[in-house]
Amino acid sequence: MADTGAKMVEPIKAIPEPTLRRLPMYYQYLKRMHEEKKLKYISCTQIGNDLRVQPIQVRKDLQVANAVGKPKTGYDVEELIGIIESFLGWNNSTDAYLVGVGNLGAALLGYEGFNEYGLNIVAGFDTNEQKIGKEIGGKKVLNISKLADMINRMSIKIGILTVPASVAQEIADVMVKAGIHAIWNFSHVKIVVPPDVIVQHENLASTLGVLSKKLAMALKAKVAE
Amino acid sequence: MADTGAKMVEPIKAIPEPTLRRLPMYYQYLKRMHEEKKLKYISCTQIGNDLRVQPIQVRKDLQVANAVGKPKTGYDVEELIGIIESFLGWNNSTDAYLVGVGNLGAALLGYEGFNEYGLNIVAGFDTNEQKIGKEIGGKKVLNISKLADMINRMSIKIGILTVPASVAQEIADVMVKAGIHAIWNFSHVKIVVPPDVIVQHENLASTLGVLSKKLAMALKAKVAE
DNA sequence: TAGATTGTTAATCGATTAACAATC
DNA sequence: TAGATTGTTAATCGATTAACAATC
Repeated sequence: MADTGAKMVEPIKAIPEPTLRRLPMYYQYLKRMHEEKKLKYISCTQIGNDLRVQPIQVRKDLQVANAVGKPKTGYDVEELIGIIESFLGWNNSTDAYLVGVGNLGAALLGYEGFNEYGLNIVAGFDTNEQKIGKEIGGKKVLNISKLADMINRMSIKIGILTVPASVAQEIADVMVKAGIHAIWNFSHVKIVVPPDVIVQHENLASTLGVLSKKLAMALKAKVAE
Repeated sequence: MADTGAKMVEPIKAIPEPTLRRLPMYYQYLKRMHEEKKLKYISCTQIGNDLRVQPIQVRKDLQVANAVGKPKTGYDVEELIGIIESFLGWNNSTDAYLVGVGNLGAALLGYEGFNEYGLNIVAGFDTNEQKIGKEIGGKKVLNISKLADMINRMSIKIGILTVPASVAQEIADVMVKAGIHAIWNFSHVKIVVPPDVIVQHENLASTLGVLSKKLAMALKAKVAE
């Protein structure tokens, strides 16, 4: 097709979610290889071997992220890091509020590593008077009554939900009404939101389910021996 | 085939991992429905509607877990809970040690909810003298030098790895050598273990990758409007 | 009985893997 | 150049969904 000079609209090809879940793994790995080994180029074979992923799958995934490699030499590590970073939108950080400063909430609030993934948790919110006003990892814990107003005023994009199941929907509703764009839901209930709000559900019990079943089968097999 | 009277060995049909990841969701949901609504029977349609899963998929998943329903009435909620529980091996709890009592490690150690999923974290281990001897949620934090001996002596089945990437493999090696059966790996590196040891990798960055990309695309679409 | 729901078999869809061409 | 590695197109595999039969 001849270039008509008109601005081409990128065809919106769906990005496979498994790919989206693997890219962060590559990213973490590449950063380590870059910092520790000062590696300049890397091949899909090596990435695949180290991360136990089929090399061809690595190549496909990187292709999705718009990476371009050189035959015979592989991919430029530094460039690749940058490409994944900008593909996932991790090159500039997004502000988030966390609601529910319990065990898990406090851990996430205090975790410094999220900055690496473009996530900046600005503050925590809770109902517990004991916690309000305190700081965790330099992040203030505020009264939940201020949540809606502050999401709105600070144009917060991401809400992290670490509250008990019983109030998850209620808090989600407040977030949505205040204009949040995405919710990272650590509660054990499926929350209902309008279609334009992104919800990503994180449930440790799911992984634990896989682990438990595999373990149960392995132990059973051992007994049967 | 006629029943020969010989003990039938169940055919080892592979269980789809997506199913294994959804079963805990159903489990959590059913328990809520049972406790709060005192519901006696439930249909796949209702489960599917509430959890945003195709009803037919719910039925398939429950079938994998060996659940049997009654046409027209659905599944007996209490029975179903029990079936999923025993299918995942959550009816009797498995002891686990947690290594690395940082932010996340401490949160997991202090989290009471795991008992519901057949996981009993017995103790934590760390190298930090400040932490050793302390208790978190009633669980002792012990010196990591005792890890191998205690895994062995107490026949601990599951190791939870919440250590920095730099030492993850090293600790995993200790666990494996001491006879651990499964490792729940929260570190950011892929650890290498013998084929008979089960490893389940939990990486928040993966979910965050999906969330970030979806958010980036949504915001881009909004700007393009 | 009629109809809702489960159970089962078949069709579809999408992700992974394989095969091969292009290229440095 | 030869060969290793990327890039691309095709085949396979497995999970999801659809269609329909069975049953309470």
